[in-house]
Amino acid sequence: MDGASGQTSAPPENSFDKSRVLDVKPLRTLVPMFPNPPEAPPFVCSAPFGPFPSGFSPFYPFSAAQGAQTSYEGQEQQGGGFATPAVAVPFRSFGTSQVQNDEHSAGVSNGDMGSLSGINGDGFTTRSGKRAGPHLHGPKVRRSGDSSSADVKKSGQNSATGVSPAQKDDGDRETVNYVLMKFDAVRRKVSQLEDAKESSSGVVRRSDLKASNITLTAGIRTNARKRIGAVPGIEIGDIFFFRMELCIVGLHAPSMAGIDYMTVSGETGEEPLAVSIVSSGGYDDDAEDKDVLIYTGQGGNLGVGIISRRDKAVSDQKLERGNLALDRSSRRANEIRVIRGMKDIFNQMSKIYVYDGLYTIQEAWVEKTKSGANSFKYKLVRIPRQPPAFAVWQSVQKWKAGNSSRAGLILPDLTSGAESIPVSLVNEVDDEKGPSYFAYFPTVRYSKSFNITQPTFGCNCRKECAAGDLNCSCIRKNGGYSPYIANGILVSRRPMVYECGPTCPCFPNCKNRVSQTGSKVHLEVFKTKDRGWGLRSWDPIRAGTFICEYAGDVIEKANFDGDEGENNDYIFDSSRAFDSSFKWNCDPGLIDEEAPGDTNEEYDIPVPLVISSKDVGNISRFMNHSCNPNVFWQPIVYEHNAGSYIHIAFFAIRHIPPMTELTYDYDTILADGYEMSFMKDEKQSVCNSEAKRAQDDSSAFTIWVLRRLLVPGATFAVCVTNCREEPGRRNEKEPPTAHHHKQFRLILKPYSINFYDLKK
DNA sequence: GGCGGGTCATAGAA
DNA sequence: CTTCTATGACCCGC
Repeated sequence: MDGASGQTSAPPENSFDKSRVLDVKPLRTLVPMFPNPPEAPPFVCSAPFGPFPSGFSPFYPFSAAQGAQTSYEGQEQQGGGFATPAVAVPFRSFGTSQVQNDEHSAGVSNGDMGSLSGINGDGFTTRSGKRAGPHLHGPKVRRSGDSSSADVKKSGQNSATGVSPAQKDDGDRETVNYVLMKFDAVRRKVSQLEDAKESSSGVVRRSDLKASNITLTAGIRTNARKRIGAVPGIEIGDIFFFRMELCIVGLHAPSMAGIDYMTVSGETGEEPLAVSIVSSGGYDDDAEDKDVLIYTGQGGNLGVGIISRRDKAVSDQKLERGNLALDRSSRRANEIRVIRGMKDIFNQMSKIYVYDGLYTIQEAWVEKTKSGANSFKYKLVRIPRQPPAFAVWQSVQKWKAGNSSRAGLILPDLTSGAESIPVSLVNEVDDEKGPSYFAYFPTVRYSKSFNITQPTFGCNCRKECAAGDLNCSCIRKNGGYSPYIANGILVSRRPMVYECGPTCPCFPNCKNRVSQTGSKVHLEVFKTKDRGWGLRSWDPIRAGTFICEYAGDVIEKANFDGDEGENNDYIFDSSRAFDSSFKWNCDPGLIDEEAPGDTNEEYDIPVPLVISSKDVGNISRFMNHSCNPNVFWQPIVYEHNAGSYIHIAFFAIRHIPPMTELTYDYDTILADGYEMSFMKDEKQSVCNSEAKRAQDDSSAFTIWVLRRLLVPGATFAVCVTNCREEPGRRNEKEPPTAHHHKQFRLILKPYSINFYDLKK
């Protein structure tokens, strides 16, 4: 956020209360060890790979009510309220965020593989100081190109596509997420461009086909090598919104057919074996039991979609192709991946595909259909002890229908009707009855004096603003295109999104008001095992979906730098994110036709925006941190109350399965499973994206140190705010233990480290 | 105006 | 090259 430069007055540099840091005993001693390789080692933690048990979610950072949480009603309010005296903290902290690929719900390296090369300027040297203590955050230092992409590079990344030849054959979690993210970025862009064109009726718009064409041509795909059984990088419960998405990540190759198979050589020579099926309800498959699936063979013009083929009559299915493969598979009893197509509750026309894990065929028989033709039937039974996927969907359905009650439900709607969709409060972990008290309020509250932007003028549209209408000033401010595609999905991250506000004369249902219409998904505040309260959704969430706004009181930065920030776990601070550390948008080079560049994903907030949701807030105050998040934030501005105000809106980075914890990057340093912040108690600026690594004497963990910190004789304070056992790489069945950060908070006293001079 | 059925162009793999 | 498959967006009528 270069825009912050010089705009805030630096706090007094000498008022840093060192005792705050000093009174904590160092648990470990840093011993500098710099092998000083000619090139910086990959700035990435080598976390284990492979799928993790469902239910494990990113570890805990700084948020959410921790420690003494009392009953929902009983908690007295603490803290200094809205404006506490400023106690300036005269050092800065600087962070970078690490790719962590061991998290179930996230499992993506922010999707920026191979896309970063820049080094931040020193633009933040005039930034105001940061809080001390565990909330220490710094401007994010962008991962350098050779490091951020290390996950991909380790197997020889193709810099043009981000996918190496090896990864095209065999993927991993990062590659899968990368491919999916690229695909959807292209698809959103294609949709945006088509939305902007005159709606020529009759033209079939298939953004999915166009996007897959572009990404496949560019070589962006993975797991192209067909295989029986699990596909590396794809986890049970993963959701997809297009058949093409299944194809490009190697889960199910045919773009339309429901049965995927491959020829395998066995005792009896070569024979086809089924590797995956998609149950879409096209045939009358029985989907009652969560572990059993009766699947109908293909062909015979029996499917719902096929009967429209006028020229074809219904006929017997033949034992060939997919049917033959299923027949052979029933004898071999090989693992078959099952993808279940579900109706998308938000878009009746389309489907959501849920990867439900591995099944085997237990029975196969021939059955007469209503129309009298023979069809093949296969009974697939789910292999035991796999994480639930389809079963989760069924549970949610029952909760919604009221057929079964949500276990551990404390409150059906903690917003008391403030949101259009209720937000459940659930604790299945212990007997805590709820988070500490706060007043529910759905948006930000700006104090009267706080004038963050110049008032502007809304558009003059008479109805809904048209997607590409250059006469609409709101559309113009967004670069001539609607920032959202028709279904309300954000197309790209950008410095600022300009929405129509209450003062715009366009219809209230104008598509350019997405963040003002509230969450469309059924959210749930739940007690995590080890990270206090968290937020997740009963509904599947598509990439780019608006989730919620960060609500709370906007605090003047000067006030915030004092005690207010010190004792407040519920802070959103826009200046924490120094820049966008991941690339979510469509690479302009991928689309031929002139497309508006979405190259700039760095936010442009004129003044650091600090929002406290300690006393007043909404569900977003429960969203935990992850360095491998599935949600990002985006500033949005629109007019109301006679001014233009910035709102912080959260959007899904990728498709998020139901009941997966929602997390965003609070912007902190992570090093090998340890969440760290580095600060320097001198007023020198520290900025670099190059990293060096040090190890402590116990070799228990690795610390990455910014190269520019490594000035001989410099004094540092190192603040480790979250610790966790590094998950065993072999024993992946044991979920990583996420320790409560306060139990393990590791604050080293300002520590004299005699760093080697790396410039030699 | 929500639904279900019908229509159309079309993808990847065999 | 053709065939196979049935998707996904849209259209129409009830």
